[in-house]
Amino acid sequence: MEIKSNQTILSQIVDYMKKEIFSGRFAPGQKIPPIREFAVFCSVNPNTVAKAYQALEDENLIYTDSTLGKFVTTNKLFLKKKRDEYLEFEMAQFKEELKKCGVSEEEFLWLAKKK
Amino acid sequence: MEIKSNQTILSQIVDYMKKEIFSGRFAPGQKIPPIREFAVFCSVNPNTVAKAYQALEDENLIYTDSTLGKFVTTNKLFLKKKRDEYLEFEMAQFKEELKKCGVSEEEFLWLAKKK
DNA sequence: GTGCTTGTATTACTCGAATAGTACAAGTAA
DNA sequence: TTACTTGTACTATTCGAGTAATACAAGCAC
Repeated sequence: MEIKSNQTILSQIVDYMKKEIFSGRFAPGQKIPPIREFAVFCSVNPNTVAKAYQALEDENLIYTDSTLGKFVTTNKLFLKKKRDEYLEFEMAQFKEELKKCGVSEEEFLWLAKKK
Repeated sequence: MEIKSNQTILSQIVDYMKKEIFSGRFAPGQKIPPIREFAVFCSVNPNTVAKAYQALEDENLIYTDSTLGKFVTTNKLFLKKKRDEYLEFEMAQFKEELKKCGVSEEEFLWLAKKK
């Protein structure tokens, strides 16, 4: 997990975790790494990880089973909905950004297909 | 121009200017806003704008004609090349990010087409 | 029970991005 | 010449993200 300096560490961790969850690498019901452990993993302060986990919990992507730890929500339908929303939002936003470069719908699709 | 809090102001200004240039809203040879003026426009410190302009100059996207100000490079071919590189890089990076969500090439294209 | 793991909370501190303020150099334009 | 606009440079300061360190509560496992 690489940390970029032009984005806050917090937002990068949140984003990383979402990808882990949406991809299924962290499956529904699965325990996610304890705060302290994950902090070591990405060489970051536990407080920052705690904040990121809190943000994920606020979105109901994870829940706390104290004192066992934190787990990915078991509601697969909900997860699928969240994933769809996330992907749609990211795509719309990205498309919007490229359009600011003068990219048309056609050029966008051409770029998307290009290997 | 909206400033987001999860990215540095500097990187956002650089990105904004690139889009203005690549889209042609700031045409080749055209004078770009003076540092102080642009700082007011986006409610930011002149020093930050100066750094952003410097970054753009380091990439040869703009040049300084002291003491008239700063101008978009007149080399249209170079600009086109830079634009292509930028778009290709952004697209590749974005695709890579979505793949981390478990998005396949097919799903990616489906999302890209979706209105 | 005892010890360990977990989350949660709090305080103080660091560090770097961003700001504030100012000054200077150089060329334009009147 | 004179006033103005531009970029450039520098120092000091603020502000907030991130860190460091520690403590506590609660439940699990032995």
